Amino acid sequence: MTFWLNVVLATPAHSALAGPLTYKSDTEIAPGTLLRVPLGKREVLAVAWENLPDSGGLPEDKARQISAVLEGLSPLNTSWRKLTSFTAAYYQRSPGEVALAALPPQLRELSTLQLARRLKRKTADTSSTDSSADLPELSPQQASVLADFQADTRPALLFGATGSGKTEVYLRAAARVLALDPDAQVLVMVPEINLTPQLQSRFEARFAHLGRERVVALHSGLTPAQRLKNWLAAHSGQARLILGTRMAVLASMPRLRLIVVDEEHDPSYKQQEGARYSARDLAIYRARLEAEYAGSDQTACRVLLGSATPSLESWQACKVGRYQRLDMAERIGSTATAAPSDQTKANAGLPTVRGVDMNHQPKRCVIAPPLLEAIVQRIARGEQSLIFLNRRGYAPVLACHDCGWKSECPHCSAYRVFHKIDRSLRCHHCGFAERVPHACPACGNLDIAPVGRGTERLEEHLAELLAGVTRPDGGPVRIARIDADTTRLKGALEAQLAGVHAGQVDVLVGTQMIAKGHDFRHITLVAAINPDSSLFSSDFRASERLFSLLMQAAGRAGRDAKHSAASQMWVQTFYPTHPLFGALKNHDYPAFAEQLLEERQAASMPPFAYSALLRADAKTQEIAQGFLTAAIKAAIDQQLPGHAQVTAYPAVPLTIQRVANQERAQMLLESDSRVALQRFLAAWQPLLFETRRQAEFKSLTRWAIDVDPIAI
DNA sequence: AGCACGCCGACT
DNA sequence: GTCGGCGTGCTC
Repeated sequence: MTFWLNVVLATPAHSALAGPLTYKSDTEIAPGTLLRVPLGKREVLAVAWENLPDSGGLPEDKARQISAVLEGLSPLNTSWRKLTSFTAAYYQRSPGEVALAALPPQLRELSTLQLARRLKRKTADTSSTDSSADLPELSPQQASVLADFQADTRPALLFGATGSGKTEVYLRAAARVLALDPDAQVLVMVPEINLTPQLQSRFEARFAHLGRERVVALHSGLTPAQRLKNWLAAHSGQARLILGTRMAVLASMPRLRLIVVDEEHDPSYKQQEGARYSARDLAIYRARLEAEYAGSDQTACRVLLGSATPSLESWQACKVGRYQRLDMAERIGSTATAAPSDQTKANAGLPTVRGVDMNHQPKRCVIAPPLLEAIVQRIARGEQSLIFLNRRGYAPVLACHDCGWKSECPHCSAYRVFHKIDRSLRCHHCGFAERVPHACPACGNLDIAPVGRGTERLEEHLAELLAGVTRPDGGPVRIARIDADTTRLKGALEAQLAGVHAGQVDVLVGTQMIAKGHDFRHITLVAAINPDSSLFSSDFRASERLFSLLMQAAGRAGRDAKHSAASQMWVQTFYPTHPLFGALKNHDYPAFAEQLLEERQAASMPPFAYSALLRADAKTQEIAQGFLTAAIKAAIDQQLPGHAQVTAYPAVPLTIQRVANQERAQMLLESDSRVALQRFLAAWQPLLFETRRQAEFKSLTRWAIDVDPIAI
């Protein structure tokens, strides 16, 4: 007897291979079963998608027999397949591409025999019943937030400042779900796992009583073997709590009952390659699916988003009642949420924000005298300061004062950054690096000098400024720098952070890497040296990102209660009257969000409109833009469904126009209707392939659709 | 995407 | 005489 089935595999979304492919089998195969199937000369991993009554129109002799079933793995369930199909359709990719990308890569290489061996390695289950290890007491606010969360069914947004105790709420919500149902699973997502080792150990410690291998991590930093092992633990249901980055939202978790998305506004939840999905948005969708397919005796799957500076999308969803808003208001010192008499209490633990008007400071000064004075005071008191500059290297440009030569990258439309430490000029976009020339390559002049400053130079500058200053114990000031350059080696970040925690550093200089997540106990001063560049960016989301970055940076200061009263956040700016800084001073996210939402609504921009980008890379800007223009022209000529409700803007070069000798261009599409935009994109896809095949666009390097882009 | 086949330039 | 350049075409 022959059984027919459709399978999905890692085929690109073009030609005849876009959709599911038809195979036959001697035995009946349940949808979701993992298979190996022949494709041309090779044998590839595939997922059984649906059973067919016959060959489905395919000439019977063209269909081939499946090679093998991956024994010992239960089929991927319906909600996972639905999630995969939805993701593929929404982000304009093939289902197979999404499905296979969501599976651990090692599954593709392993033979069925190797896998069977791997599955046999059962881990001893040593769960104990003692779960009552001394839990921290909940604040009344945490308790009431938890009660409100449990009383609702909508996705919830936990809005609370750094240090207001959000993590404890996550832990309790997770603990409750896990206690209620002995098979329930919880997914906790974080933006970047290596930035939050503290969070991981906290979860592991709290749920240690569940037994070994019950808390697993899923992120790209794992070795292929670990990733397979942890994925299998999630898929089999053995893992009860999965802590992961965006990729984890697509993992197989058959009994998922709660999804936590920490720092839900963080841009790293948006995948930037392949299927460009938003893990936060998919979390919302997945929870709905899980509840739908859980059956009637199951409690539904909930989502808990958390942030001190929520995305405008989530904030707006709360305003219209789609999401439940949970406030940890006590630390949010906005006048809107706290009466003036509560102000002191409301701002407890949050630093005082001090703006420095750089127009009234000595010309060309890097660190304003009052800020320097404040840093010196901290040193005298034995406290730590954190100086934040979002630019690594010594200087962003090297220039010749004689002929005007600048350290341009030969492959990109960007300057190469001067790194003094190894005397190199490095392009941060394509990686091209050279030794610094001794003289100007253009005119031979020896007078070539760095322009502007990065963290390396700031560190050096601070060392000069603080050379005469001594610590309370009489020793010299200790300055450290943390950025992508100092943490390249594995374990370097952890080691450096440990040094800061141990009090071996007085002044810490770094990029946004240190603004996120770390819980520094003894820092009482945080300073942003030069945040102005984001204020007037062409990307309308730049100010939103700056605000959240500054709020997060501010959250680094004064987390230790005994210092919190005196802690400060300093911001140097040439635009002290910019409303962003006003809101920052009051730690008033709601006011800032309100103002942005008004602007967005007036201009019909997200979250009041839906957008997509068509991106193209080619040897020349003409070809890249030409492709975009030809593609949209074809769509309008053919009156594609939805086109009347979609606005297409002219093709433009990206801000950094050329990277690694590729000219980059994009075209923005916008619509008031998500459905119309979706219909249009789906119909457009084949036209895009057709346009690509035209002789003049043969040399196009690549193109991609980005639905709901986060940067424009 | 892989992996063939296929038809033109410098080498063991 | 072959090794190998990447253009074109196919894979249930």
